[in-house]
Amino acid sequence: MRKPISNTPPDERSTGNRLKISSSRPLRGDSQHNAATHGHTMYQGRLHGALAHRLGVDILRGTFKSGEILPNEIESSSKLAISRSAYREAIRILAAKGMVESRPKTGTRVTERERWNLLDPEVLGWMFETEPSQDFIKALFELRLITEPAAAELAAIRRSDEQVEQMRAALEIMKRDTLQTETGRRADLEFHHALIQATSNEALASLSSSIEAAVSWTTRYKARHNALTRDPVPDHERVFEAIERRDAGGARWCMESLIRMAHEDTQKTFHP
Amino acid sequence: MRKPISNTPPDERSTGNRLKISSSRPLRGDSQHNAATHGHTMYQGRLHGALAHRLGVDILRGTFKSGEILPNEIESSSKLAISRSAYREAIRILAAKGMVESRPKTGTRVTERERWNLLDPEVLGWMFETEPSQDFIKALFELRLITEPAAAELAAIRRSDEQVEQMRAALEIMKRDTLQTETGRRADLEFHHALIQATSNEALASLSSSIEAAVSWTTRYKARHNALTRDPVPDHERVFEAIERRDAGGARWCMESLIRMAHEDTQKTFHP
DNA sequence: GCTTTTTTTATTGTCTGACTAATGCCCAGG
DNA sequence: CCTGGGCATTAGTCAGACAATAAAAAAAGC
Repeated sequence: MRKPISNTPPDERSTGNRLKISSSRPLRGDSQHNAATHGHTMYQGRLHGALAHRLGVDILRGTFKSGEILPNEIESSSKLAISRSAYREAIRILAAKGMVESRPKTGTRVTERERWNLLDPEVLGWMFETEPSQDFIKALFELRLITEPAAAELAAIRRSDEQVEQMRAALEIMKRDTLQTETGRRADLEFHHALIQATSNEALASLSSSIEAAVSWTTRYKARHNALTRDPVPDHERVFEAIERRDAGGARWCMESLIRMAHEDTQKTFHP
Repeated sequence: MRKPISNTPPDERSTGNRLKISSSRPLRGDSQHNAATHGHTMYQGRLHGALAHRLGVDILRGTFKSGEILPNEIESSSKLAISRSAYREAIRILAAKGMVESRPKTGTRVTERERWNLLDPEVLGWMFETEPSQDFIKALFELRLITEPAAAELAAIRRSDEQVEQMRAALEIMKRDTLQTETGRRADLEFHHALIQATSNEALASLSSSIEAAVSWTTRYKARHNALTRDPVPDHERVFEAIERRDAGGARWCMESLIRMAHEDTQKTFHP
């Protein structure tokens, strides 16, 4: 059993600053009735990771605004009932993603949004935890519309036969299971992963895999809330066939249309 | 003065594992003669940041290979003569960038290269610390060739008058100071920054600013080692003029040619 | 002999409380 | 008005302990 931690110090008056963490669910799962709390997935893992997650979401959501200074380490960690070490490690994670900046005397301040690594896979994941702004979704799909058709084009030119087979297999599973199921969504990711590998460009791959992963969150969301989306398989099939016959222009065009469709569906879901 | 830290424990035999950190320069600057060690810029800053930097470079360089397990925290930190906390914070930074993964009992292992956030600005910076592979440079410029012309196109359509003025001012400074000087390079970055802002797409902006920053390292490198590069100002001017007259197609085309030129120069510098 | 369960053990994870160092701010002196 | 030196505040580093986790090894069951 864990040693009982030093309780909240008696001098509640110290500063009037209330710690404004959004979710008041405890970081650690030591409450007795730990049944899954409805929709929200309880973060399972290390303490520093859980806290980074929570703070990250709060920053993205605007609960902590850019330029704002977080309460100091002692106060924050004791209010959260965790050690300074765990708190600091969480802050290091956020800092590594460009979201906060710490200096002695000044404290830890939230940086300007411009400096956040919005395309970091984890940040992107946090972004879709709460419904992201329509502007951001638009920006993201605009970026996909720039990179993915180009990627499809490169894939059509550089693909290996093995990669074609991987894509074919993934597509087969998608056809059978649809995106309503977990295996179907995994197959979707595998399809795109094989495509990305076929570009032989690891910078492009790094970018695409971040975005794909984030977008797949929206897919899961769509599957839950809106059964009326188009069947994505035909679109994928057209892309696949173009790549199989090494038709660069066709692959580009089909991918472009695939993304436009996905964007439409996503918009309908988030902002009907 | 800092308290003298516990020296290397006498039992040197403990495990045969030698800690293979590339640069044997000490992490902290407490050696008496702290004169700038020739080319390499001594990392100035927090201990955890310095260590993350060093380990990051070592991983990218291949000194630690994917799948390899780092020596445990106790051993590592004591060999480096730093505390476990500082060491752990460094590891958290690397983990946040997807480069390592820690689990109890197993230890901390370097993840597969596919999972590294290669487009993280810091990682990109570490990448250019040692001469990156020609493949990677090719990939990076290929990505630029996909995104930046599209960005220029969007900028031409969406730019505000104020942004045009910012670009004009930056260009003026570039014309006067060239990329040989620090102010000239800063102006170059400002030019691209204003352009990116003009796209009104924060996802694209996040990507571009990472890449721009990395590429500007190569610019500095080029300025030092190879005076024979083309004058970049005319290229920039053409892009600017196209954006000023809201000529989307022209902006795209001029940006494309600008990047091709930059790529040629870079290749000549790194792999003559 | 093979599978399943329990125990061991190595390693990261967390906690505590102290000290160090950087740096913004105020105030005295020019 | 500016300037430089203390002072106070905060992150940074340190040390050593114990807890939790998961892999590996041992024991139990079939």
